[in-house]
Amino acid sequence: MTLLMEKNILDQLLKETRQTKKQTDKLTQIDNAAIELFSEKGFSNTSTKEIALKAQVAEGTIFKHYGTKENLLLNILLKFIKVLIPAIKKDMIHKLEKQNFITVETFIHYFIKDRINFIQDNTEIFKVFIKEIVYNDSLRKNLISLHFEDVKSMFFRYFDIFKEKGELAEIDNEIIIKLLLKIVLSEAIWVFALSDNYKSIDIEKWTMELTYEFLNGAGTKKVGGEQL
Amino acid sequence: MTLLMEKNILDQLLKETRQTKKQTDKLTQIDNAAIELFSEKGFSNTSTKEIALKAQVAEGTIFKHYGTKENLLLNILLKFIKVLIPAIKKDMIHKLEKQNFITVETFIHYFIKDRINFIQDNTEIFKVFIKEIVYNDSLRKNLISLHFEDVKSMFFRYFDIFKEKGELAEIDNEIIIKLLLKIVLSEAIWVFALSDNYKSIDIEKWTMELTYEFLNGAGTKKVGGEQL
DNA sequence: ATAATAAGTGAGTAATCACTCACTTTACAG
DNA sequence: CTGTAAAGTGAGTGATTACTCACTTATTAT
Repeated sequence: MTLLMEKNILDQLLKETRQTKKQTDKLTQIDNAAIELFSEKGFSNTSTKEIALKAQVAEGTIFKHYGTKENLLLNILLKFIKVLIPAIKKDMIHKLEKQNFITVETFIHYFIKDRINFIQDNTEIFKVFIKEIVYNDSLRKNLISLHFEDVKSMFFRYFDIFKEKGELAEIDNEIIIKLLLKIVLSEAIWVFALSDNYKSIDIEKWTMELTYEFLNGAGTKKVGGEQL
Repeated sequence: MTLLMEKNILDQLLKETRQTKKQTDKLTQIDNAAIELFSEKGFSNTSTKEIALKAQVAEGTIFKHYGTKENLLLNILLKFIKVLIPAIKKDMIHKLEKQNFITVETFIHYFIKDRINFIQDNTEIFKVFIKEIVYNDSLRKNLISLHFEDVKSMFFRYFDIFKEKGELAEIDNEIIIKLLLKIVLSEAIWVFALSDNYKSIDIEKWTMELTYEFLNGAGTKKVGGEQL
């Protein structure tokens, strides 16, 4: 129940899932049922019996495939990360190479909108991700900053460019990316993982608001980034 | 296991705890043990047997006092809220009446520093609060925005003043307070509830950074709040 | 068509869970 | 000192848990 996964095991699992392991009908049924139940009641409050019932599958089938309940959760979360990370990287490279004339505003606007759309398309699994990453300390330690490092360095390349162009304040890149994550992620978490009304949302307007917040804050007077 | 508390029950509990109900030694032992275990492993992954063991108390004693395990959690969280909310209110009134000449920067700086100190003094219970508020949907619905409404309106009074003085952008108050919460809370959650290294922190420096972020964002050029 | 492997089943199991209750100990008012 | 109520105890309980295993069914290679 406590900690059971280590970095190598995690990486191994990632590689395993990477190859197009044939996804049986029953397997996807299990996955979907688990995601739905985990997102509603959380991993700890969901029994394998419930999952089997909802998936219209024998309880044994779950264990035939995943061995343990914890492993089922891991597989679900890894599938999420496995899709998310490359998507971000690809977008970044694409933007970086094709549009050197891009402004901070366009860049941030694009990034925010893109990620919000992704989360909206994967609301349930995002919910599971957030809940369990907060709840399970060892899970968080193993998942966070495992595959995000190179994404971070890509952001830093952008930030440096924008700083040269005088569009970004001369603040430590670590602080800048943290600010971006704080503004976008916490909003996304609140709306998609903790509220119920994520249907009626004007994403374009929302993106503009968040972009503005990130670049300007709530104050009025501003000369440069000389304060820090 | 699912939902068991309603608004009235919650309010009732709050009133009960409000009066100085004599806190037996055993009771505080139970509370402390529960807070420690809940913050480590989460409510769902902690058994009453473990709590009793750590508190050096018979398991029956827990149920004599709290009736159910869920009620124990509620009492712990309510004690936290019960202290937090009045503290904020008092500070706000105090500042508002004594220093009308205050600037946004001073105000925000003061607020952030004050809340960070409070959270630092109550790290473990804050951790429980965050974990369970994210994990348990019905708990969140009942606790959030139950007693925060008047605090919010107090903030709005300040915001209006600062807008008049031209120190705050002409943005919707809802957006401003959300930005403040996003920047401060998500940072606090990350550092105090999800990381382990909250000991070696220069609070003054940290407060200044967060204040700057809130007021200026990460961009450079800025004329007014005309964008929104 | 057949053998071999994989997928799927569900009754069964030991462990653990939150909670109860008959009982003992403590606190304290008169 | 005595009687009464509250605080505290811990063995016991039925329900639920994740997981197993002997078995059947489906798939695939030859």
